[in-house]
Amino acid sequence: MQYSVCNNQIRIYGVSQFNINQILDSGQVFRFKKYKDKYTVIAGNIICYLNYDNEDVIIETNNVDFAIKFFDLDKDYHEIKSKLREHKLLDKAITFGEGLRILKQNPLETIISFIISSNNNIPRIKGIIERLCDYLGEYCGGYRAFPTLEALATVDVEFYRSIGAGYRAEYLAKTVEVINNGFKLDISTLSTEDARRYLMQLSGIGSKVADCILLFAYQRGDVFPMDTWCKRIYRDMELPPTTNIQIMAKRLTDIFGNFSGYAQQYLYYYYRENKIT
DNA sequence: TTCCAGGGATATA
DNA sequence: TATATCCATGGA
Repeated sequence: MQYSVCNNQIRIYGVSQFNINQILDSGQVFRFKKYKDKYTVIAGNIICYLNYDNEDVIIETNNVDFAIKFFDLDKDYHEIKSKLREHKLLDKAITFGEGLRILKQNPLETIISFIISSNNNIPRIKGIIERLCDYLGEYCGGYRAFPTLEALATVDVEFYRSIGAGYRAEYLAKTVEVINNGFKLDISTLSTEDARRYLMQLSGIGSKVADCILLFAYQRGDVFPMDTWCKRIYRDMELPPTTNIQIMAKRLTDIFGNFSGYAQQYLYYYYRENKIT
C-alpha cells in the first residue's frame, strides 16, 4: 500500500485498500468516534484523526511512527485477498469489505477490552471502556489515554462494577492482579496453540476472547474467533453440523490456515453489516 | 416485555 | 470430555 508522510500527517493513496468505516466498524477496536466525515481513534496514549480527501485517506496524529504500525500500513493484503477469494462466500465478503484491515493493538489494552466484550454489545462495550479511561487514563489534553497497568492495579472489583462492567468486574480485577504480579504478556516464543492455552489461564478469557487477542494484538493469523455471528458463518460453510465452537474454530482454521483471522474479519463484517441471521 | 449481544466460569454427568 | 445453567446491563 502506498502512503507518504509530511509532518504529523499520513496520506494513504487509494481508499480501496484502507476504508475507515470498514476498519472501525469491524468489531476489532472500540475507542473511536465518528462525526460527519471525520473520525477520531485513540490507542494507548496516541490520538489519530482520519478523514477522506477524494481518493485518499488522511491520518493526522501526534505520533506518526506509532500510527504507521498501529494501522499496519506496510502490510500488503493482495496475497491474502486473492487466496481467500477462492472460497465463494469469501469472494462476496471481500468485495463487500474491500478496504478492511486488521490493526496492531497493544496486548494489555486488547486483553482488557475483550474481557469486557464477552456476551456484550458493541455500544455498551464502548461505554464501559470510555468510563474506564475517563477515571484511570492519563489526561493528554482533550482526551484520556488507555490506563496503564499500574493505574488499573490501583482499583478494586467495586470500581469495575461501578463503570458498568457487570459480572465481568471480577474477571477484570483478577486478570489485572495476575498481570501486575508478573504474568508475562510476551508470547513470542509460544506456538499459537500454546499461546491460546496460556492466555486462557487469565480470568475472563475463554477460547473466543483468546483468539481475538491473538489476532488483534499479536498478529496470529491462524485463529478464527467464534462469536454468535461466526456460528452463522459456520452454518453457511457447508461443514458438518456441530454446536461445539472449539470444533467449529478448528475446522475453519484447517481450511484457511494462516489467513483464518483475515477470513473471519471479512466474514464477520459482511454478516453483521448485512444482518445475516 | 422479551430478546440479544464479538462468552466464560462453574457444576454436573 | 461434553452439556446446562448462570451471570449484569442496556439497546432493539
